[in-house]
Amino acid sequence: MVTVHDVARAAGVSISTVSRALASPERVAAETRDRVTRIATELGYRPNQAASGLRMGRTHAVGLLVPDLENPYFATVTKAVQARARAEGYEVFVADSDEDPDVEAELIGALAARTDGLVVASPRSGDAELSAALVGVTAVLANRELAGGSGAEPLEIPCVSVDDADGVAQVLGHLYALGHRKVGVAAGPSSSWSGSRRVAGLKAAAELRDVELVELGTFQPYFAGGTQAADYALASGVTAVVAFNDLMALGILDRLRHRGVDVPGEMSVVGFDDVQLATLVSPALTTVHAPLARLGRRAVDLLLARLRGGTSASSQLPVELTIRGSTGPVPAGPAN
Amino acid sequence: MVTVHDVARAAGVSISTVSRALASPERVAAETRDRVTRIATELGYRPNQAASGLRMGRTHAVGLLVPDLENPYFATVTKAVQARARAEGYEVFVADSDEDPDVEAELIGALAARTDGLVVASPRSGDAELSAALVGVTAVLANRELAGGSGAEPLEIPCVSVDDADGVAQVLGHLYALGHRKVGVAAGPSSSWSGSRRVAGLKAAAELRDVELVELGTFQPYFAGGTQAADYALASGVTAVVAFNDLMALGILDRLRHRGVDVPGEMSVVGFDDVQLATLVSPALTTVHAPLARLGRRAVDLLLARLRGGTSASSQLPVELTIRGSTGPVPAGPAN
DNA sequence: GGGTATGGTGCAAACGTTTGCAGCGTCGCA
DNA sequence: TGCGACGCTGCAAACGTTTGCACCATACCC
Repeated sequence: MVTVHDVARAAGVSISTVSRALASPERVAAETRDRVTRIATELGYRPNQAASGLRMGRTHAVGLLVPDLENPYFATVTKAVQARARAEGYEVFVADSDEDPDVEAELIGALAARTDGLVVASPRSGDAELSAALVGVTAVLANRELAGGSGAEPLEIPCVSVDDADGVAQVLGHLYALGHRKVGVAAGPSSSWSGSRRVAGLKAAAELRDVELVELGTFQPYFAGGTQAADYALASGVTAVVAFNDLMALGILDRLRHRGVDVPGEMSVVGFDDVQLATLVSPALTTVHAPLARLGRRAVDLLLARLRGGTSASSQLPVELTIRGSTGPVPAGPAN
Repeated sequence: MVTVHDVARAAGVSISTVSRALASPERVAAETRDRVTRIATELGYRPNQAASGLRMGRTHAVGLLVPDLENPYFATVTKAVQARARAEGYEVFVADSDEDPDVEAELIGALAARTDGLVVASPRSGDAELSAALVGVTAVLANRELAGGSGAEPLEIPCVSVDDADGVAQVLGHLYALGHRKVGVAAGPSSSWSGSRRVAGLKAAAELRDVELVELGTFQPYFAGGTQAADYALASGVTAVVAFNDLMALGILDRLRHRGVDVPGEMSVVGFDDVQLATLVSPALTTVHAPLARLGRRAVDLLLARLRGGTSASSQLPVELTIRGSTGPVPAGPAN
């Protein structure tokens, strides 16, 4: 490994000069600077990040914790976080908790020890555990609000999320306009903060419109959860079903097709998030478009603002209902 | 930030003892050890990884470079790499080159400076650039072979890949058995090493079987590339088309449906990789199952073996043709 | 020409950890 | 009782970098 000492010796200067020539070029004579930089590249000098991090107290690395990298939702968020962080001169540690709350706390600790700050996306832990794990780490949450800490420290953690309430309100309005008066909701796991918000929003919107909302149950937020939910929907006599997210909605579509139910002729299906996949199936999925890349970028921006000493407030991103082929007018006869 | 000094003071011992109590418990008296560990957790002590990394010369972090995190192929690989590395006590820096060879080289440098080693998945750079970027870094390649370095150093870089030749041979055998004698191939970008291997393998297999192979062209390895390729396929009079990967195959399926072509009635379509998505479309995609999670784990194993001073050889993982609904017997009449 | 800015460079300390070496006390054995 | 051994602990150096401070030379002003 080639260090500043090697470069300094080769260039006939002190290590201070080498360091300055590379870090703050205006502070060293042009001739010296050129010689040093030339020799540095010749020797293939790469500053030791550990040493730099130790001295400066900052690693220029951030951590990202997601529940599941294979979920296209988080894949998009991860990609955006990585890109933005990199543009700002930060590298990104990525960790996947596999949806396990215990692993989550452990990973937060591990990441916090080697980074300047964390983006924690859609944590599955309870409030207490999450607060405990986040003590002393600068973090930004995605899709999760966390009130002030329980102990002495205030624990002010900004949160970036999408406007779930508005999204589901748009969904219900759309279905209402199509004539649907009995709508099923396939909720995500109860541990999901967004999930609770969406269900609550749906209830409020349904009450406003005088639509009967049938809670089909809570299901895994994956394709498999959707296949399960579809049968509940058929049994309940609803004419439309709103899924917690797109993956579930796709599972519902698949199961309905297998059971010979026409979408949207006999049943309308709506998702949430608008992952790329939603456009690739047929019929294409009507869903709420959530700006996931923006979500990731915003999270990084908030985090870096904090790291740079600034303060940063939570923010909520607007959503937009995207109508595709999976929703249509309520069937003429009774649904079942 | 709480350091060993704080713990030492609180426990009434020296920092050496604190360090030893936590790192090598058998070297310190039981009573002292318990007191130290208790106080350490009480104070919320977290060893500074930068300092440790500096002293030990090891960061216990590895880097993973992929062309596109949103590609489900790499999402699966990333998840597996992350899980395996974590199980072995390593954290993972993830970087996304966005398919850009120049960015790739830059990212390799950035990651190498802060990690013990790299997994570089499906690099898009040319051999020369890649070799240059990898000088002095311990790395493992996925889906890419790289011969000995050009300069003085041998640059022995192990590679883990799937058995592309066997995969496409199985595909061609399958199509042959179904009666197909004129098969189109929608190749990936020419910069793709796997892509070249697959095309070469197809050619060899086609020659063996006396099947006419029509090269439809090279396309982007995404859904959009597939929609483009589908029209070429229809124009060429083939009865089956083999895509570079599943994403392209899905694009082909979609385009064929829009053009009213029945699959597999009028055209058979085969993919490669077997991403989860391949089972979610209808008809489900016949494809070559590549053990992506194993690929990721294997890559980490090879890398860690090197880091631990051992040596590690390239390895090739077996594949298996998975027949689903998108392939069928050749149509009775002429294809066009 | 003497004094003072000023730009360029070097010295040395510090970041927090690990670890070789040495010291100290205790115990066992003769 | 004396001596060696051993278990436990502390001291201090080292990892590679950054940076405040000091130093030197040159240039400039009066």
